[in-house]
This record gives sequence, structure tokens and C-alpha cells, in this order.
Amino acid sequence: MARTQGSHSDITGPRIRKAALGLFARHGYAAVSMRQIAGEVGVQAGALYNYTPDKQSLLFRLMHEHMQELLSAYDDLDQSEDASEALRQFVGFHIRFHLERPDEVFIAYMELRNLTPENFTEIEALRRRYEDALEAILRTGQAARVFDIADTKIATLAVIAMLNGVMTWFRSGGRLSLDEVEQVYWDMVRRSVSA
Amino acid sequence: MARTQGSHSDITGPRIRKAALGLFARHGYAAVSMRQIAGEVGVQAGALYNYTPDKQSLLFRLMHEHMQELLSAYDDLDQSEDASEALRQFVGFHIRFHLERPDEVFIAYMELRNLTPENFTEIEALRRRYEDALEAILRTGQAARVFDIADTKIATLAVIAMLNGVMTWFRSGGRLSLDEVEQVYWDMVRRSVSA
DNA sequence: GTTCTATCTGAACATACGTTCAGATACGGT
DNA sequence: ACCGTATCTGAACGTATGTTCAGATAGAAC
Repeated sequence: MARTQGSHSDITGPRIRKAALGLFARHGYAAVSMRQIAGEVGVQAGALYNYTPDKQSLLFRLMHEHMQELLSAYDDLDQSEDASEALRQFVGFHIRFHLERPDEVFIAYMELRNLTPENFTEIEALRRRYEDALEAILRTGQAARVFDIADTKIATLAVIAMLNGVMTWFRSGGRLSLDEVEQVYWDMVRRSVSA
Repeated sequence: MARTQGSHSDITGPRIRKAALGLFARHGYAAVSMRQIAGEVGVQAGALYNYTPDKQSLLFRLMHEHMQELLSAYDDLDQSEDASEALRQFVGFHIRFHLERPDEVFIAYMELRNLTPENFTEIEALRRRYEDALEAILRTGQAARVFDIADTKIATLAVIAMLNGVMTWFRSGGRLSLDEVEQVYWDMVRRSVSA
């Protein structure tokens, strides 16, 4: 029996990507088979190929869409002219955006090595654009002497690394609320770059 | 022909682990086959099983040895009583130890999900011991009012995450020397926790 | 009510996987 | 010079992989 009841392209496509997202995040791209993904959707493996040309494209699409959403969500912020305030906005945005999408973030960063070289280059360029946004803030603050940073490039990476650390331990409903976490991290980031 | 010239257990064993280390780091545990590892050593796949009961044990041993070395190297430091100085020591030790072992570090952190539950528990306990060492420093400094930290547990994880970020970009022979890198990170860490 | 087509099944393809093991070989000890 | 054994080969095992495709079916269009 094919074309089971209530099946539609608009439904199956997203369901496949959602299943792949969860499985890739939990077990890793290489360790997940197309049959597992299909099984989670309730479909045979062959049906996946109505929605993706191959497994690699499935991974790439997940990562690409995530990075696009990250950048466009960040662009939607109307950033403060004040560097210190802009940095505070960045910290809050980064923590909240990433905590809302643990699987996407995990994949976008753990599965880079499983991308083909061309796909890797493309994702890397998007990641770079995001880093540049933070570096611009740090440079502005440095020029205005509100920050005192030895090396803005390193500081950019250090701040992002520090913020990403929150993903390894934060569980909603845990000891601290999101607001508290944001406050704690902002305190540390602010002091680490302040004049 | 078996038992080729100059082959010995003392030589092949380490060579297998070295090959596995590099391949796991580059392509990921799940994406690397026993035949690839054997090929890099110049041996047939079956020969690997003279040195490891299975693929999982190979991964576990690499991670376990790495964590043991980390802890014993840290224990060899004679730590300062002064919390600020102890933190400086920790930052320097962490950066140098980890930059000397990029592959080991990468694996110990990316391949956790490919460990069996029992193996995972064991590695996690070792990692926890290392984190506790840093937290002890932060607590001491907090008690002595030389640090001003909202939450020592979070600060511990934030500092380690920040320091680990150095591994994503540092290349020896690059723009900055190891000493300069250490100085830059120490500046940021110190300020992020200082009173 | 018939036709048309998007969607899915089920089976097959070639290839790869981790692991085992009988047999071959080269070195260390005598 | 010979033996014993640690070490490795080469082939095989069953299973799994990504991908393809002819055929079946269900809903949309008329």
C-alpha cells in the first residue's frame, strides 16, 4: 500500500527534517541511517528521496537553514549605538536563540566535518558573518575606550566560546532561570572586556 | 605472509592507537572503519584485534588515557595558596596542555556520545574531577574576597568553555605566540571573575 | 465515475561494516 | 639447526549501508 491516508508533501518533508535533526543531534550524522530516519517518520527509506537528493543534502539543509535563521534573527534586532549596550543585547540574544534550538546548534557545530568541502565552505562563511557582527561591537567599544581588549579577534572567539558553554549544562526548569543565566553571563562578559 | 619484518607488539600497539586517534579526530568515530585504521598502520583489519577487543574499547582507551594524563599532569603542579595566582596557573596549564594534544582533546569531547553508557560514566567522572579542581580555586578566591563571582559552578564551566575556544583557532606559528595567547586569555579570565 | 499524478512501498543493487579464525610466517630461545 | 609462539594474513561471516526504481495506491480534477 502506497500513498497512505493523510500523507502530503507539505507534511512529510518537515517531519523528515525534524526526525533527522533529532537523530543527528543524538547519535551523530555518520551513525544515523536513512532507515532510522524513515522509521521515525513512519515511512520506508526510499520515500525520503522524494524530499532530499541524498543524505548529505539533508544535513546541509539543516545546518544552512539554522545559520540563515540565526543571521536574520540577529539582523532583526535594532542594535544600540552604545557598544556596551550592544554587547549586552548580543549576549542576551545569543543565549536565548541558542538555548531555544539545542539540536540545531549541536549539529551546526559538531557535524561540520561531515560536510563536503563545498558545503563546509558555505556554512563556514555564514558562521563568519555572525562572528564579525560581534567583533564589530567590540571594535566600536574599543575605539570609544569603553572596552579594553588586547585582541578583538581573539576576544570575539573567546566570548562566543564562553557563551556556547551554556548549552552544555543548562536545562530549563533547573536551578537557574533563563533571566538569571543571562545576567550571570553578561556580568562575566562585560567585565572580561571592560576598561 | 604474516609476521612481516621488524613487527612487534610494542610497536604495532601504539601505532594503531596513534592512527585511530588521528582518524577519529578528523572524521569522527562512527565514520572511521577498522580497515582504514589498519590501512594506516600497514596491516590487515584482523590484526587490530590482537590489540583491542573491539572498536569501542579502542575509543575508550584513547579517551581514558587522555583524561588520566590531564589529571596527573595537573596534580604534578604545586599550586599556589593564593587564589589569583592559582587561577593564573590553571589558565596557563589548561591552554598549554590542551594545545599540545589537539586530537586527544577533540575526541575526548566530541565522541562522548559514541561511548557505551558505562564507559561514558567513567569518562564523565574524570572530567568532573578536573572541573572540580577549578571550582575549588574559584571558591577559595571567593571566600577571600579576591574574586566576585555570582555562581562558582557556572563560572567554572564558563571559564573552561572560554579556554577551550582557543583550540578552534590557534595554530602554532600563527599571528600570536603561545605566551601571548596565554596572556590574552589570562587577562580576560582574571577580569571576568575579579572583585 | 473515470483519469491522472503525486506519493509511497517493497524489493533489489552493489558495497561496506565489525568481527572471527584457521593457517602462514618470522623471530627469540635453545 | 630446530622448535615454539607471538604476530599477521586472507578469507569469510552475517548484517547494514545509501540509493534506485518499477509498481501500487489514494486523493484531486473534471
